[in-house]
Amino acid sequence: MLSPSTLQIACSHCNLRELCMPVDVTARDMERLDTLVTTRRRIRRGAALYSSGEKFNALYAIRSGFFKTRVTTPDGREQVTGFQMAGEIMGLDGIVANQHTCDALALEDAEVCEMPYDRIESLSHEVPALQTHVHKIMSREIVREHGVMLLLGSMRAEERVASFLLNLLQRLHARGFSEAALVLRMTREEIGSYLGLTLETVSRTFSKFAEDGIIEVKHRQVRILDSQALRAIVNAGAGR
Amino acid sequence: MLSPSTLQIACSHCNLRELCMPVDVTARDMERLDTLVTTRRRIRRGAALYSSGEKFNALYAIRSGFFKTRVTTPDGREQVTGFQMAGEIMGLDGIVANQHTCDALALEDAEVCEMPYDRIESLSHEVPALQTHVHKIMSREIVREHGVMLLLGSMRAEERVASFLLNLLQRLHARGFSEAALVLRMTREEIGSYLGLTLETVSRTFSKFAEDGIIEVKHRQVRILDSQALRAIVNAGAGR
DNA sequence: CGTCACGTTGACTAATTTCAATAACGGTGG
DNA sequence: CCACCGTTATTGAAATTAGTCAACGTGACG
Repeated sequence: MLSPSTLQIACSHCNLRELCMPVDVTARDMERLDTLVTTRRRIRRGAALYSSGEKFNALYAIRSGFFKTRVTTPDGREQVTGFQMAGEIMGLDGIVANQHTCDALALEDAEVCEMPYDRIESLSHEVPALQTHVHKIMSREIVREHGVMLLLGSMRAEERVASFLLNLLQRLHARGFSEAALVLRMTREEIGSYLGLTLETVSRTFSKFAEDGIIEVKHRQVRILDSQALRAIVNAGAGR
Repeated sequence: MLSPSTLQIACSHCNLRELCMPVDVTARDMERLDTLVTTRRRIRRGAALYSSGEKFNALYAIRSGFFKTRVTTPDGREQVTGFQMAGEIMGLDGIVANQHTCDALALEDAEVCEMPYDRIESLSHEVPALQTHVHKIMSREIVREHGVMLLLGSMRAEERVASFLLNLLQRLHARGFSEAALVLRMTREEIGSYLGLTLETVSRTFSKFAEDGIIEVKHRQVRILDSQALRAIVNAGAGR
């Protein structure tokens, strides 16, 4: 029988299960998967879940909260590589060289499920569905990054910002939030770094969208008045 | 005993082995890994190894030749996501949804080793070193893309071009080619797409580097006169 | 030896960054 | 509870970078 604390972190009882875990799994395999997550970790707003250079030990599934990942160079260049929310997996960058190559920072108080990598490897061996799932998660991240490259390489500022908003909305909606409003967890500067723009350009673009009646912006509260217009902005720029 | 044709495509006898395959493998496991590659495929210059939308079946290891990968959107936007050379693995994007999400096009006549994905999955199950290796390959691709995001999001044109040249040189050098010269296999337009610049800017930047005595450019032949200067250009721009 | 794709270069334009000033919050402590 | 301070955000004007449009070369290849 499961102890209360084990039960508390059992994936089989987690409402985020469909986001993190393979779906078509026998009861017996699910029981095994429940041993994947050894600990929950709380991360305070502003703190790092892991940092570049640290030894890689585990992957993390976000239980609650919001993160950014960023790469930095020795000479001080910096790039936000993504914003992560509940159900998403972090730490994949560390596998190749057994050490992390980016920082994961909590943008609000957060909780993550720690999955030791050696355990993932051995369990994958026993549970083929997990092996497939890990491959899919990594492949999904590669495809996501292709999308970011497309954004950074071929879109102008308005297209990038519209694309960014639509992406956040879509992911929040998949988690049961409204499609018509969102609260930004990050600063204009962080958005700018992610989008390859300055914070001023991000701010100006928000203002322009607001003037055009597409969104309403009050600090970090954004209300979407015309999501179709956002889509049109993204698509309009095709052919550069 | 191995037949001539099997032997011909055996990884154990391939001089690119260290690039594609796990290194610390028993003789017995190596024998198994030799069954991974079922076919060699020749791809003509300009032809696609796979295209976006096609069913995903296999990963490919480049045996010879040079590829580009690109993503395209329905509305005609396009972004080159990478240039691949001997020993590198292509097709990882297809795993997540069982279909390819980008095009892989040969920039010169090429030969690839086809590794059916279902075979990779079942063999990974038997040979842990292969499982680890697949994870590392995917993680490496994620880290590579972080680097591209840094380039696209934070570098100016000269920094991007310098960074591009250094990256190519380093990878070619790892394959036994000179550090002081290279032949570009792609057009200025393809370089521009990859770097988020127009072909004119790429051309002008090459010309400027040549004027400054950093490189010599004759069509697609590039000679590196001062690689330290290239490194300096990349590092100089830190702090945007 | 002509044609076509590729590459270079110039002049001009547009987009974004930079610099600067001001405003609005949010958290903290009196 | 309110005032203050530092951080975050907005906005304007000038500067800069890269893009666009256009003309011209040049090579490779049939």
